[in-house]
Amino acid sequence: MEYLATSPLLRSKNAQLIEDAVDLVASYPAIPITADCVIFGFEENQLKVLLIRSDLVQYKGLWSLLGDIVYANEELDTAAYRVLRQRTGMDDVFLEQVKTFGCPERHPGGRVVTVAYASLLNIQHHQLKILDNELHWHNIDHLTDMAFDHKAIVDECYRWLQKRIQEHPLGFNLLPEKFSLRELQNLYEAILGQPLDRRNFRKKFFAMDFLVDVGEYEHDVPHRPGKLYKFDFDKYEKNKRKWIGIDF
Amino acid sequence: MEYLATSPLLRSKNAQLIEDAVDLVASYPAIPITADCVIFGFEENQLKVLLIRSDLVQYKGLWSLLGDIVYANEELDTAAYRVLRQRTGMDDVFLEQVKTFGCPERHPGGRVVTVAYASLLNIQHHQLKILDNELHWHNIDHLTDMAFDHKAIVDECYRWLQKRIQEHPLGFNLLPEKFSLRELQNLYEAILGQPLDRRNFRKKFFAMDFLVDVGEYEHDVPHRPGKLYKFDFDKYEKNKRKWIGIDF
DNA sequence: GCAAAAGTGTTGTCCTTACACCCATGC
DNA sequence: GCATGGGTGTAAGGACAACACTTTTGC
Repeated sequence: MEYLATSPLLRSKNAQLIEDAVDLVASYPAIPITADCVIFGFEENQLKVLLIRSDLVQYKGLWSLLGDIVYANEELDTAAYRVLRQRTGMDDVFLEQVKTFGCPERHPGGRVVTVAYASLLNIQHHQLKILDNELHWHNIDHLTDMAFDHKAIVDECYRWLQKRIQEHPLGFNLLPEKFSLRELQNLYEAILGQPLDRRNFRKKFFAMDFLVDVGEYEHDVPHRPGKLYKFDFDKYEKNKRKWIGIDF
Repeated sequence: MEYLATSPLLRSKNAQLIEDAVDLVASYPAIPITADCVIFGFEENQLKVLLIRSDLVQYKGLWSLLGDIVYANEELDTAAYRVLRQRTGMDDVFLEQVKTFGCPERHPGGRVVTVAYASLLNIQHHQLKILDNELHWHNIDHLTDMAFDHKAIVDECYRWLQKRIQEHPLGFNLLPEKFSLRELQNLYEAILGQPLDRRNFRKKFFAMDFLVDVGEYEHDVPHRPGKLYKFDFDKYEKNKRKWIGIDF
């Protein structure tokens, strides 16, 4: 991490130690950093991502991710949570750093490096907070051209999500507190982009043993109503390690 | 990613579009960014990581990762490859972004955000280039206190490596061109930190079918010499998808 | 001939897959 | 009563884990 005034290869163990780290850091080229959130949601059996209209003339009409600059003394994670909170009103949501994008040409206004975070949130629980009508859920399969390199960022985060959901059952964050197994399966199918066998899916999740039967049933469905379940976080935490590698 | 002069919640679709993106970016707080490389190597049946003495007085005597500032118009990946090349003379080596570390207090000279990359390289092939005697291979299990937050970075990259090597057999990058199955198994055991069954290990790798028998044997070993193999990259590339999730 | 590691197969278990029928409800 | 999806079990195949003996070499 240390900046080397001369080529690193020319340094030796006799090189002078740097006394003033502050001067050193002040001499570094500095680059604006942003945090972008790829917020996944699930609605009408479709995986969606939350986007806003770009406010740059260059990208007029195009959609972009929710993001903001990282403040001078702000943790990266904190900046990402702040973006999430400002946009959705939520701060108790799962959020994970996925990748940093640093192409010098990715922003038309000059170099800006962005740290991409992915997040899953329940559309039903949060839709009331989203009043700004420039903010919309977009089907992940129908993303048109986006501002900046945001399409590439979404793609990367989508691949991350597909992998992640097979290692940890975090899909629950996208569902209402009580959900039917059909909803859960729809979610997995939407994320993985492939149909799954219903019986095997149910077997697998029951075997994981963190679904709690809440003793209620679906309402207003034009067929036999399914049982509703909720997620037992305690059981999940206890057995976590065992599911590294859930295949469908 | 767009910077919002006012709170995002107050923006509406009638908000003015930003005409001058350059002005906008110029108004952002800027932060120095470095690229740090966690370079893993394998020698004497031990997983090692390449470190250098810190050149900061504050960290006198402590070891730190190989890193350098990211230049104003340099790709992050390019900076990481440059660090690797400057330190080891290699530029044909596997390198992957792992995570970005942005704690405001991680550098004593002021805020510096670092993008951590992990890399695997063959100690035998590259040892000649390492002339600087402040550069040393350290056993991953015996890392003492390190400069900055570099211990945390190494830990994160180590976890990444353990996971990665079970998905893709990139351990070959750490071995000589021709290697015995025992060497390969030693490598996997060193990385995963656990013993593996020899017969099952061999079965698994033969089943993957990218080991080519080069028709040679080990020399100068005080026991029956093992066959030497090399890695068939073409076969690997063709069958890649099948090994997402190699368990030991 | 002894020490040390190479090399090799089988078996039981578990997990995954594929697959078909009855059930409860709304209309 | 019919359409719709809910709910269930089994059998076959494949992957994994456990495990012991013979072979080859250096000394």
